[in-house]
Amino acid sequence: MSIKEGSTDDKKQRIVRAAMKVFAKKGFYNSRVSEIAREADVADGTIYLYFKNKDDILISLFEYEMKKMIAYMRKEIEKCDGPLERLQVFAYTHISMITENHDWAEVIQVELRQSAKFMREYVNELYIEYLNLISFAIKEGQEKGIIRKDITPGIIKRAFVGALDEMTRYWVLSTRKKHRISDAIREISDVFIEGIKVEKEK
Amino acid sequence: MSIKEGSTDDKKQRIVRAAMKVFAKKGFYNSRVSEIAREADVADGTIYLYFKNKDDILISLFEYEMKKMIAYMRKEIEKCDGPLERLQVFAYTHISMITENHDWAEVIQVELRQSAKFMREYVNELYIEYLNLISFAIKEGQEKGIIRKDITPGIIKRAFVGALDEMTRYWVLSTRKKHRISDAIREISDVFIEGIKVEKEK
Amino acid sequence: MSIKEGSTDDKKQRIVRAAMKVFAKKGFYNSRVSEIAREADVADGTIYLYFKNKDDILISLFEYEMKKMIAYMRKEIEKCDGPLERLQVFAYTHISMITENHDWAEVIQVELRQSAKFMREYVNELYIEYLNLISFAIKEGQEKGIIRKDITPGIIKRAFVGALDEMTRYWVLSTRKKHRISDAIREISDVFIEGIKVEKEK
Amino acid sequence: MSIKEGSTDDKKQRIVRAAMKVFAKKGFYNSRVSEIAREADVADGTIYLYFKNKDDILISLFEYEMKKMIAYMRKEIEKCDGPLERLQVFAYTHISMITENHDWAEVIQVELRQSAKFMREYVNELYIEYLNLISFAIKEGQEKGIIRKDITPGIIKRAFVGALDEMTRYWVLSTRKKHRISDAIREISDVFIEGIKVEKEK
DNA sequence: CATGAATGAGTCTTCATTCAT
DNA sequence: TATGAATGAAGACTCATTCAT
Repeated sequence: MSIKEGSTDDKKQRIVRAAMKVFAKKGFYNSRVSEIAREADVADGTIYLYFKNKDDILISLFEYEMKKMIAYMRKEIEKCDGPLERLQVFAYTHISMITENHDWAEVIQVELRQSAKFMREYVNELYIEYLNLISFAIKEGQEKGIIRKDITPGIIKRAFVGALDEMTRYWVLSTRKKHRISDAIREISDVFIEGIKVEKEK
Repeated sequence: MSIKEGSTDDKKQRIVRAAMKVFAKKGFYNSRVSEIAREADVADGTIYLYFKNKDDILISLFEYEMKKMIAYMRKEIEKCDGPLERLQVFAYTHISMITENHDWAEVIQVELRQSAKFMREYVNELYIEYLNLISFAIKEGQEKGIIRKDITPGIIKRAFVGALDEMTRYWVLSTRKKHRISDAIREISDVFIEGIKVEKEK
Repeated sequence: MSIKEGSTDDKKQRIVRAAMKVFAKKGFYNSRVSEIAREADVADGTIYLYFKNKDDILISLFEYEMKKMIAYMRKEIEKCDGPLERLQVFAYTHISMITENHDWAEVIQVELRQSAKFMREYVNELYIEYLNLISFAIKEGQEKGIIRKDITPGIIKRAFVGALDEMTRYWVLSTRKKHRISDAIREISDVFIEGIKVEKEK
Repeated sequence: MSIKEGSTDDKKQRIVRAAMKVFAKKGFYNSRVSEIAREADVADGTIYLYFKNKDDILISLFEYEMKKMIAYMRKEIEKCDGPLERLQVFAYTHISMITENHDWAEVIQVELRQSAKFMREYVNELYIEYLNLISFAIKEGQEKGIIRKDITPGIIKRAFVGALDEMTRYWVLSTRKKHRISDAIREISDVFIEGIKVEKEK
């Protein structure tokens, strides 16, 4: 039975991975369920044994990948000492996770936005949980007197991730990359940190 | 004849505006051409006198609105004195233009991203032109010695607008607004400016 | 007023001629009324001042051209002396009229057949009148003892024209013409005449 | 599995047969795919599992029926002794195949012509193969000294079939049949044979 | 669990025809 | 008469989903 479970999970995984590939290439609305099935090497009908419908595939895909991202990010952040270092590590890890998996990058950059529409109801708690890894660091910094008290973590966490994402989006979509993504990330997190930290001389 | 011209333009406008409303509410792929027609109070077929197909409506919509945004933004920025003020004004103007027109906000936040897919080829020159209003200001600041020389305008322009947009997106999508958008914008542009300007004491 | 009449007829003619050109090129169902209008250099709506609908254009076109064909054919046949010569002249004239006007050839070869469908009711009296020019000649030949009495004019008139038309159709449609059409016509009418005439030696 | 195979073929057959019926009644362009589906007792979409599009149905229909015609005709002709008898048998068999299946008669008489348009590229090899059954007989007759040497098989094969078809067309379309079709066929093939055979007395 | 043939609701788009000017 | 912008009915085709095997 454990074998069966394993094979079942396997199949669900395979479908999710196939969906990621297909969604990334064609976009959610231009992807066909049958294409995902072919990519996953299962029959069309099989998909409906594991997912309620096409939307459900996308949502599952998000949850699956976001959980992985959160877990990995949490681990990386915990390694760091100070809050500022944490922000820096967040930026690097975020970008490396996203750029290392091109398909996931496409999906999160494009489909996540779009699907905000059909996922209206679906409160993206995982995304918030992910973002909160930033606000925790900021709050910690404020408590330790390293980060300005007049900074609102709930605002800056979004600004930070938005800045990183816009950069990644450009990097993902553009064919001729002008800037090395790692240089860009360093620069952006540097500006942010510079902008939020308490002035030493004062 | 001027009346006719007027009414013709009127009709195209009306369709664009109707499309904006419908796309904003349902998203591009969930919008029906017939819905746009009804909203614009024209027959379904009339739309195809002015647009090649559904995609063309979306593209026209972008171009039309982006041109308006660029023109207005340019005017506002030129009013300012220093580069830093320009960045601040950019932020405020950007957000006010976007939030004042909820439908446009939805479209630019969601559909623009999504359509990056089908507009792959369609190099979004207007968007770049818009972003360059930021990099001009940054370059100016660097020349005047107000902004750090090690800042790359092409990177920071994206980071800046990405930060603003992520904030707006949250604001647009969330039903219960925790933060006043103007406060958020002030804070974000403040962090950016703080992060890129030359330290006075040094 | 005569001028106006003239110009009116002119316009109707122009439309008919344009329709012939367009139908010939694209076929009836793949022709657009607007295309005919453009070709005739009139507005779309103008066509409906002269014709009830698209079908009516085709019917008018037939009647107009068939009348011309009948009149000309009658004149040519009357020039001849004997019935057998008349059949020969019919063949030559038929083919030359058709092949001289490629568009008309296309229309009569293809659209006439097709439209048998939608012209079900429309008894093609003109076509019969045209065919009867053959049966008259055959009857005349039978009366004069030149053509076999066991030949049924109503059958052979169709066989004759069918043979000629199939040949023309091939000639019209094929790009590389194997046979000179005039040679083919001579051979076909020769076989027919040989087949229907009374054996001299008996 | 043989059952499945059978039922699959069955379904494609059923659609072809339904299409023949509908095309015959309404003509290709006035037939609705949904009508064919209803007639075949399948869902609209099912048709597209077996055919690329509406045109493809027509082409498949032709190929399917022409192959049957060729096979049957070949068999019938091979039974005969002399070339002249073969021509006679061709005529009878041609007409009986066509008139026995009214729908097919309509389709081949009307749609085949019309579609010459959209099948421009589609070289009708099967039709040529069918016609060549005539020219083989003619050539054979020439070799045996029964048929005049100055006859061109490539021309007369078309003349012959054209004569037969025009007769059938009339017979198919006319409501009150003046002539028994078999009588007409006998007369036509008699005229042709008389016209092409070598004069005995000479 | 797995399949994939079958379904049929749903939509973009075309184009003959109309009618206000 | 002439125009051509506007109409809207109509239809080919797609594809998510089901269900008998």
